[in-house]
Amino acid sequence: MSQTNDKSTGGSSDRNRYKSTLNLPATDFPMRAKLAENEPRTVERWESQGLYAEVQRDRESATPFVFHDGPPYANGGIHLGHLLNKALKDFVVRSRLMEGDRVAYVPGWDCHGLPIEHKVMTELLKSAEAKAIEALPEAERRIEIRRRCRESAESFIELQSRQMKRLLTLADYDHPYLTMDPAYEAEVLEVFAELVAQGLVYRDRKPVHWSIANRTALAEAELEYEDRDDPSVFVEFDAIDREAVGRAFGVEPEVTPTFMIWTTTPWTLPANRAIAVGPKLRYVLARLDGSDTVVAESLLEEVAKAIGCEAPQVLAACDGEALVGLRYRHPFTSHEGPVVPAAYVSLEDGTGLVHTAPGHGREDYLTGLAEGLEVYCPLREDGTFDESVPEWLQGRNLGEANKAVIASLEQSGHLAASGTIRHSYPHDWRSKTPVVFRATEQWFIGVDRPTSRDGRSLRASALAATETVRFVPEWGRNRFRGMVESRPDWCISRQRSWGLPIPAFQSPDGVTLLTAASVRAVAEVFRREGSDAWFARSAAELLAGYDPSQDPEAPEGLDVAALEKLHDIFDVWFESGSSWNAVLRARGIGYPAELYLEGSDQHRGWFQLSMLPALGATGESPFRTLLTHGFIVDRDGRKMSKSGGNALSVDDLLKDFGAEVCRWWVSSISYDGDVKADPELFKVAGDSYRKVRNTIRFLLSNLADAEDLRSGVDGIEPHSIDAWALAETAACERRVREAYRRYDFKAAHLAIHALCNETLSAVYCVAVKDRLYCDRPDSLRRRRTQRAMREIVEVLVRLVAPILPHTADEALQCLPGVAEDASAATLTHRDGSVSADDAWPKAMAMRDEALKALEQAKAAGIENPLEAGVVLPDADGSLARFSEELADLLGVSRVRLDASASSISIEDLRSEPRCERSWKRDGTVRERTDGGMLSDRDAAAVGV
RNA sequence: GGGCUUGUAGCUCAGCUGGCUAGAGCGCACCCCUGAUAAGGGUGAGGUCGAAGGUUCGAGUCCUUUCAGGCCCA
Repeated sequence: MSQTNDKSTGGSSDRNRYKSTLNLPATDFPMRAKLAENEPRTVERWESQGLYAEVQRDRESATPFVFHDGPPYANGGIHLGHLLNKALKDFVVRSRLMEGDRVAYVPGWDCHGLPIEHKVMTELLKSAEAKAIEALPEAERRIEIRRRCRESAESFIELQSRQMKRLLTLADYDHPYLTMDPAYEAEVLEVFAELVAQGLVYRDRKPVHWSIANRTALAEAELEYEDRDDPSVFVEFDAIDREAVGRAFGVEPEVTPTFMIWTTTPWTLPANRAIAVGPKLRYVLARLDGSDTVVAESLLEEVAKAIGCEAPQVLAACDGEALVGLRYRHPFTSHEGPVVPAAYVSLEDGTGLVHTAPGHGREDYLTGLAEGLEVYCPLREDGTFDESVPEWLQGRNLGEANKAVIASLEQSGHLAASGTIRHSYPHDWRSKTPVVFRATEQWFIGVDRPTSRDGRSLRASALAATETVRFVPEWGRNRFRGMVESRPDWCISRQRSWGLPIPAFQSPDGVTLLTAASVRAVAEVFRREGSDAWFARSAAELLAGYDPSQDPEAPEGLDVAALEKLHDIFDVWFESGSSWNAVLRARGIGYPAELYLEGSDQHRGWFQLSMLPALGATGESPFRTLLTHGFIVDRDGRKMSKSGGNALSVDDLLKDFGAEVCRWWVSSISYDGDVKADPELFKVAGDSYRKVRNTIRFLLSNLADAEDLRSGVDGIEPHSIDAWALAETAACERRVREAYRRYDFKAAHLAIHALCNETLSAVYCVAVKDRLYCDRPDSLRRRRTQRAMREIVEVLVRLVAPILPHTADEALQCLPGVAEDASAATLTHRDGSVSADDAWPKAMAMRDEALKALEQAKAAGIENPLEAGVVLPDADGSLARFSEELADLLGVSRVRLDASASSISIEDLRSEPRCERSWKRDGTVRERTDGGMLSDRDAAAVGV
């Protein structure tokens, strides 16, 4: 660097002699966003302005767009998945608001359930109060536990609420819906009452997923699959009738044959009630290791290998059908069971004969139902065996039972082989302990029972609805359908404290009271007092509003005074699955919702479990569109988890990048599949955000002296570069609005970025710099550009606002004539357009060519485009109309059109004088009265 | 193990019903500007379209298999 560049004798000060006469950019919109620092102030401003309420008031009479927010669980802080989900929701809400719709965004939380209760109990057990609480009477103890659970939920709701606001989401945080609120609980019971009225609710003894650690039934959604080692045993069951087996195979056995089964849960053998075979499968009677045994033909080799028999000898074969009805003797109980047919028996593994315990498996249960087998479950809720099993098993837990059973089988000679197998097995998501199937008395919603409304089952209605609902992405339809087709009846009861009680009563003689009217009576009590009333009040008090004589469904001779309360609570999914009623209908927002938007795990979760109650209670799907997004994975595509050590913290991201960059990132990704997240990717989003920001800044900075620009864009000539930029902006606007409408935020993001980066920053802004800086401030040409820029920034602010609401507000507030506390959320799109000349694409193509030619001219020493002139071929004369704009468009000193030229040529202007003010060599530069070398335009601008 | 799903330049993505030497932006390299300056502009180099078979005159685009992921389930 020269030491003398600031001396008045040096060339560089002459260079700046006219700088003070230029109209240089000026704006309060800073280049550096300082998002992490400034966003919280925006959040506070929105809050103190009551922005959400204001917008709602504004749109009171507008077309409603019914959006419904699914409730996250009130446990822990938010993670990247929440950020993704909430940002997408906010894009929807804000882009619909920009279209002029009325859009409510009522955030909600799922408050009840095992995870909270589990955590509260764990903490309690560590504290000194545990004993005191344990000593309380049952009802009081439950109320105390529930009080603590409520406090825990409240604290997390507060935390998450604060975090979600920090993401710049515009929602009704002053009036969220909480599944533990009395009014919400009452509305859940209203839904339940309607399902009862439709005849869909029943109580039955059925095997359900059972958590021994937490002593409760679990929903599918409360399971996690983990690898686990289990025993793998081959067991022989002795046939009772040697000859009957012989007849089935058409031979005369020398010894009594056995049936070979395989299981990984030896502890379920005491509950064995049958052996299932595939009626269409082929079975053989084979000599294996000294005994004659029945196994599936195609599995013989494998079984022989497993039990260490080198040369199995096939004696005869038959179809499974022929085996049905044969009987066997249980190896260590007095039970004798039948061979039964079952369609699900496969030849994938095992022996082709399936040990069937209706009390311990869903398929076993169904087989039992078809074959009239006993639903026998000797396992108590604590995971130990009851008195009905052989003495050596009584009181044992599962691990002990496995060992004891294997030892017993070995001793009695029924164990053909035993080993260990590693397989994936369901675990309780809270305690991380393996779950078992255990038959218990539970409440169910039957998916195949006919409704009293129209005789259709929930499954049939749901499948029909699946065809009419819109799925984004479309493949969600298949996935959803498959899940509806295969789902079992919904077990809605849980045996815990922290939840909404199922309002069922029982008389001393075992008759159950649960009718639509009785449920509604309790609902009114809950509405007034909350569901603690279930524990605080007597059955008679809870049913004070219930008159059995007015209830045709009431059991005969019911004595309300003698009733006792039952103690099950609802599956939390039933509560969140009733939100369409408790929120959308109860608050008058509208029903059904236009859109539900959650992670794709909710196809089986909230989506399905909202649809089923809604179809049961109203006959209508609660949503018209289902949008799902994928899950966050790390840079290598691996699942992101705290335990995996690859999780990114939302707080860190907000601190390092700000919410807007995070939102800009969300808008850039393909949300339908896995979403890769990595600090590097947020950096990329940050760069791209800065490009948009600086483009907006440049536009704003040239409007400083244009406060009274009110003429809009009327009359802007089609051949002006301004018309071109306006038309490009309008085209972008159409694309972006259309993309928002399709929830294709990525397309919106790309189009916005392309407009800022390519159309504006690289072409338009560069081209108009000269006139903005050097023209007389009030020249028509300069004012025209300012009018265009004002319009463009107005459009741009509206386009980015759904994704970048903070930046949009900042920009808006820096526009001349706009209030300091304005919010883009109150704006709507404007209509209007400017038409540009049809030949613009040709001019732009010519520009690309000219830039390449200029690059090549560097070899001849022309390094700065202002040292060059360009001759453009223009055979058809179509470029002539742009002659005023071409030099600025190419960034050169001047352009000449030549009808006879066939290619672009570059003129070296270095020997010509250069205007000291604009640095152009436009051919009019000469010495002026002030002694400066100026072009005509610049001389006029400075008045010499 | 089953259902659904993803895999195109270093990164994020376009590539409709199969048809010119596979496109864009970012990043990168080189250059310009220093009057958008912790900014701005230009040019350019990058790809066996996860892999292997197959159908076809022709496949990133259709079929089969396979590898590596993701969600849900057994």
